[in-house]
Amino acid sequence: MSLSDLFEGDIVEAGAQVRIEPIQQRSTARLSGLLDATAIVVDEVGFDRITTAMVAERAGASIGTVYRYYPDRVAVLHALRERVIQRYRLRVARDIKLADPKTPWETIDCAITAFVDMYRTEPGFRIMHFADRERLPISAVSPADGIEVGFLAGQLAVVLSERFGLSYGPELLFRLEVMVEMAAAVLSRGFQSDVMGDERYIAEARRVLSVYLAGYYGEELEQHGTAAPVLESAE
Amino acid sequence: MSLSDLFEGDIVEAGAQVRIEPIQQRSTARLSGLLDATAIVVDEVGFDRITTAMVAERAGASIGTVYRYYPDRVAVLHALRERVIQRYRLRVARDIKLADPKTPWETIDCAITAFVDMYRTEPGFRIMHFADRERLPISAVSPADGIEVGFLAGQLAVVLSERFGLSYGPELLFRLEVMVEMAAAVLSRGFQSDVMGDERYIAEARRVLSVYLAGYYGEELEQHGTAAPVLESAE
DNA sequence: ATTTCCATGATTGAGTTCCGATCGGTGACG
DNA sequence: CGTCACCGATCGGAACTCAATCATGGAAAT
Repeated sequence: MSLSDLFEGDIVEAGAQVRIEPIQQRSTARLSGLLDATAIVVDEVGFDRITTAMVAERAGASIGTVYRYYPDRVAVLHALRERVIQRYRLRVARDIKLADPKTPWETIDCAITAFVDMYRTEPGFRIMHFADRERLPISAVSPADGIEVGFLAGQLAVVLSERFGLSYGPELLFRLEVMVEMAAAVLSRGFQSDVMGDERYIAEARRVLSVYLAGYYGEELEQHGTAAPVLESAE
Repeated sequence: MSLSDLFEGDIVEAGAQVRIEPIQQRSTARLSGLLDATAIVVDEVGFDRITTAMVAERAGASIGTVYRYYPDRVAVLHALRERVIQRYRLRVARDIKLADPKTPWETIDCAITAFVDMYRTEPGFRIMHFADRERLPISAVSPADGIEVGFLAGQLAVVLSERFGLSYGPELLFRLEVMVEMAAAVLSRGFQSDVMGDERYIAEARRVLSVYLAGYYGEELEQHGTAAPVLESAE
């Protein structure tokens, strides 16, 4: 499994729940237009006040068009969530390629920076934290012990094992899963008290993840020179 | 501000949004019955598929009764969320009284254990993690620097400062806020892959919080003998 | 190469169903 | 017996459908 396999597979914008795969050109534009509208409306009126009529109007489409592509109101939100995740993954992949991190920590730091940046710029990004996750399709099930691996964790696991030789396996996946959860929670908390993102929470998320990472992989990577900041009694 | 003030204040079951304060006895039973029904329905059909009709039927009440107490569908869910939080707080207060923790870590550990236990036994407890938090009334605003303090963090801050002399202030509140977010995220993740709670995530939540706590308050409390487990390369 | 043509995909929006929310009437409490 | 609690038919509006209409892009004709 290579990096390009992971990131360049299924670039398809459509969420898991599209009723009809778009065939003509214009319809894929419609589809993304619908999600663009959904994202804006979500930011405006919130997660549970959104109506299909609002989405349709914003997208310059009719109600019927919404239902051509999505079975119901909730499916639209799930599709938005998946697109946002997909975009985040692509962004992380790009950033890693550009930054060319020299340590696992720098890699994770890329992911954090991208998360913060998208929270600030990508409409509807909030949905990542607030949406109900229970119906998400399980992307992969680790055969060994049954840990369900999320997209992000699986992606980062590949990068970390390929670039830094961390052994790919359930432990790595599990730890990345934990890191993803922690970072998402603390960062989202930071954006709850401040729409531009409270820097204290962002800094703390970085600190927590770097310590976590160092705790598991700090010593064995000493030759690479881990640049992970030390947990200090700040302030 | 004493412990009893914090925990025994506002035992009122009603959420913030009740239309009419119940006066007769039976109506308070109705109110909690409605929330009981809501909790069960939330567990059954999920957060965004719930309807007021379902709630009414489950509670053995009519639609009108639901709207007598709550202005709209969303308010019912918020009320459930607040009741769940309230019950959790009381549970933590009780457990701390019973366990009589000797260290900050033992105190936090109480809170984690209570969280896990309530996830297993309290219907609708999932809502703590999944519900949209953006419309929650801000319980308190730290005057110094504007950190909004959640119920749980504020409560634990009082306990830790009263029992162990940690200095009560924005730093402590902030760090507890971070801990609450991290624990809730990782634990909820554990209940996502396993309805009874995946023990690996639970253990990891404990480990992460104990390390976090030790990082800030480990040394200065050596005389109490912190029992916080060390972050080990487990497995 | 250009135009015509048309099968099929895409869109529409009035119409249907269902759910959120109301309110006047009835029953129960104290 | 006044007031509080409850009910459920009813209304308004949002979710969702479907038959009719429009647009597309490729094939056939020239």
